[in-house]
Amino acid sequence: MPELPEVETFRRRLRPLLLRGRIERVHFHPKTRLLRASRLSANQISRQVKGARVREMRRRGKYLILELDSARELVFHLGMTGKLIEVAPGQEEPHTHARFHFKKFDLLFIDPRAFGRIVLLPQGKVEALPGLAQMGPEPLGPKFTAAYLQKRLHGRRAPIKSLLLDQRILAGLGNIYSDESLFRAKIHPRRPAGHLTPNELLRLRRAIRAVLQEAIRACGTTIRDYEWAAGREGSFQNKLRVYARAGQPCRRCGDRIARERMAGRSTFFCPSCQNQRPA
DNA sequence: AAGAAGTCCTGGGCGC
DNA sequence: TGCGCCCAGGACTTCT
Repeated sequence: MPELPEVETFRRRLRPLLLRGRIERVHFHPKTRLLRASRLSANQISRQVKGARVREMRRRGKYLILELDSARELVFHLGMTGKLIEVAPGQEEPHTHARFHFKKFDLLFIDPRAFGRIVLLPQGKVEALPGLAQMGPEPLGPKFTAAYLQKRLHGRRAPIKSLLLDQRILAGLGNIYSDESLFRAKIHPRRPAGHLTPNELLRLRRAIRAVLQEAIRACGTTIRDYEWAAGREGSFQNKLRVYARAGQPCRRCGDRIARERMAGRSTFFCPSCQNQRPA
């Protein structure tokens, strides 16, 4: 489940390899569903990408964007189990949906559950893509302030956990880092978002940024599928305070970590440290 | 309008 | 040992 730290780790890994490289050709698996959000067919994309050089690789929320010198941009979303891995030319891997042939290696989009997406757009049209168009600010950027949170959460009665997962409010958080951030901010995930106090909003912003920065330093969280290069796992799973720790003792107070369903997702929290009332 | 619920997808873990 | 069942969840659609 690549969230911001995992996607950023892919970017940092791949950018030096891809920059100024030439995509000699592209091959999509005939049955891939990853192009479902694309208006272009596999053949059209292959023709338009062939021969282009990579000018830049950037990240927005959970999206990766390859800027090509042919005035086009290749947009990747990794979904739940997607990964971008470079392998020796021609090397086969299960669940490969797309293969980008570079001179010395192939870049594979591997995705067992096929929730990922690939879209090719003209330069400058990326920001109009549904999902990207309405996306909230980068949590590590300057626009993400407590005042911004206050404004966006005002009047909202949904649990804060649900709204942290909403990419229109904040870009890049998923289930793991939402739960970890709420724990560090000592906020109960079911608290109505609009009822958070100014002090809590300050703590939440601080916690989100700290958790994401730490997770990026750890190259992300490997629970099952995620690897940022062949055989290379993240290490943030060793630092998780609540996620996937139901029934285990809270590292801070020793109480048992609880698990409840919220917004259709498993939500982990410490019933003692994360109070239902403002604090 | 906001919020909840349904949908897609497949491998892994579990109970029997 | 093997089968069926449930679960994981990001983003989109549909409903109330």
